[in-house]
Amino acid sequence: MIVDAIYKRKEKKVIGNFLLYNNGGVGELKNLELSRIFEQIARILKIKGENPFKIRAYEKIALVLENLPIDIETIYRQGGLNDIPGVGAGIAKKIEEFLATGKLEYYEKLKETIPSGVIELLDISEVGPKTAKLLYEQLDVDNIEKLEKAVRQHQIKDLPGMGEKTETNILRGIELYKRRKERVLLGIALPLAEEIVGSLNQLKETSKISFAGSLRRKKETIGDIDILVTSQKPEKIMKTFTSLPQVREILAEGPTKSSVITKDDIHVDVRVVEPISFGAALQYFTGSKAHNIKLRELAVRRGLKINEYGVFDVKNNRRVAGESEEEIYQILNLPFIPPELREDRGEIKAAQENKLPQLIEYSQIKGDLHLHSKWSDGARTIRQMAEEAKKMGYKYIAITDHSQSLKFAGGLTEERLREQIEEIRKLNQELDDFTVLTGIEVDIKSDGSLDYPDEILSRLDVVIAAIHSGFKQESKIITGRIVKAMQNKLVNIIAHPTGRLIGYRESYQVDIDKIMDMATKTGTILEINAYPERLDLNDVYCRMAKEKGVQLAIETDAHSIDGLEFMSLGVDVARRGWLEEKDIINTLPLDKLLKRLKNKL
DNA sequence: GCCGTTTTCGGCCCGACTGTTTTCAGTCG
Repeated sequence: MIVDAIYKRKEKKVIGNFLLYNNGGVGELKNLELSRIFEQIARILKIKGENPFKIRAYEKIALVLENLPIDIETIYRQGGLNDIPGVGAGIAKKIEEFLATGKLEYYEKLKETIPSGVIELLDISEVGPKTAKLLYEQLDVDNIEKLEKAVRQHQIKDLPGMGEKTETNILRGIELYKRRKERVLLGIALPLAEEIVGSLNQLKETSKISFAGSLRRKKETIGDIDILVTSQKPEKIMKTFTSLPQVREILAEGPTKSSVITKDDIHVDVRVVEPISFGAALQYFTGSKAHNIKLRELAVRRGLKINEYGVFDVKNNRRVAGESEEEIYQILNLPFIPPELREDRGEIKAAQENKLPQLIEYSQIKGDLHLHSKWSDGARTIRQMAEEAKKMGYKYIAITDHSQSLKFAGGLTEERLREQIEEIRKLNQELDDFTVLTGIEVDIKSDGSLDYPDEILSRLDVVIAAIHSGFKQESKIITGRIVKAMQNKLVNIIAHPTGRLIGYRESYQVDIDKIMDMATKTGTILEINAYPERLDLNDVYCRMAKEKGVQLAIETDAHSIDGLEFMSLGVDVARRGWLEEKDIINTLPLDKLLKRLKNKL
């Protein structure tokens, strides 16, 4: 079991069975909140010039908490804090204090020593902790505005270690900071990267090419696009790259690295590397940083050294691997670790024990169970959606339009729903080797009741329940609404369970731990909504679901033909959540799917 | 701060680039 892979260490005790633990708590997971605090502590300690390894310890635990697929409060109550990697006596005590009091004295005290504006200076590229401290102490710079003023008045160049050039660079850093957009959605960056890679790949001068970075790991948002190429003629590659129609501004153009800003404000880097180092460079630039650090630690213990040029024997500095990524993992006695898993979430240990999951693949998806048609707010007829889905190789779809109270979305009255059921029945008689399932996305109303009586719901193949109102209700209430829906034997799936819209709206105050426990208990399926702004459940929650034995469905929520293509994004999220074919119900053939839907626990 | 098939103390990933320096510190990925 994966929990073991992450937490169990030989000499320490094993955490109890999380599946049996029913969390009565309220509110969102404290994991993220704690993660932020430790991150801030690390930043403050950096400026204070503390022991760098102590700082790393805080950075590490921040990352671990962000990726933890289990509620930290649950772990704490079961006495398992010390089994989390990166948690020792000191941090355990701090977590405990925060969970008990909602505050951390150490952090509160620390915050008083450095103005928060000084910490923000670290967000300016070219300004690190040393510079921030210097600027604060010498020039009383305690926010970004003051920094800009100091630069423009040329107060900085006279400080020790600073110069004219430094001022120019800091100014550019400030410009970039101001212009910097939010991170880009995977659903935006991925097609763009594929376009660029496609264009460069058409050149005969290109031998190998791949994008790397968080994009290759399929993170839900990415900072910039990194592309690696091997070629005998780098100049040709770079020339083509910087003159692509997508490019708005060239930041740098050299033989090994070029950078541009695209018309939609996305930063793209292309690097040309030696063929013999392609695998090493790809591995290095794919990251994550935490994964790479773990890997190098592993290498050191074997007398090897990994860098972006290859794997080397420390004794004689001989190259032992580097042309392909597979080689690099192989030399460390590891199976290939898919990029989506490379987050230091226990994948290296799992690889060592040969317990890596057989990640779900797009080709295993047999249908899409959450689609809208013209009957409510979709753009296409049921037939059009069906024909397109069939072309994509699916065996079935479910039409799940909105229910009656969602008037602004053209929600169906009971009468209209009956008509739709009839239309689908007729359509199915004409379709060959393809089935349209009847369904609904029934609204969970503010009082927790469903938008239709059971009688009509019982006539449908797929009942998806979802929240579309009362987003701001307190945790207990909104969680209660979803729980009540799950307790209805006719509800198969909960759509977009947390309701977040990346970059626009926070998730509802839903107690996700409780939702999952209830899903396990009732056999309700949770959705991975593949819509680019949603990706809900996210990767960490997917993994949590797996831990708890909850099944999921990857669904696009498509309102048009184009929307059907989002399925691959949902698969990406599922892969990041360690999910396998058996965890996803729309990998089932039709007969088994129908059986699963009819037999709720 | 954490951590242990070399260790409960003394380690803790790796390299490039830049600018200000005459040998290196700071920043970044």
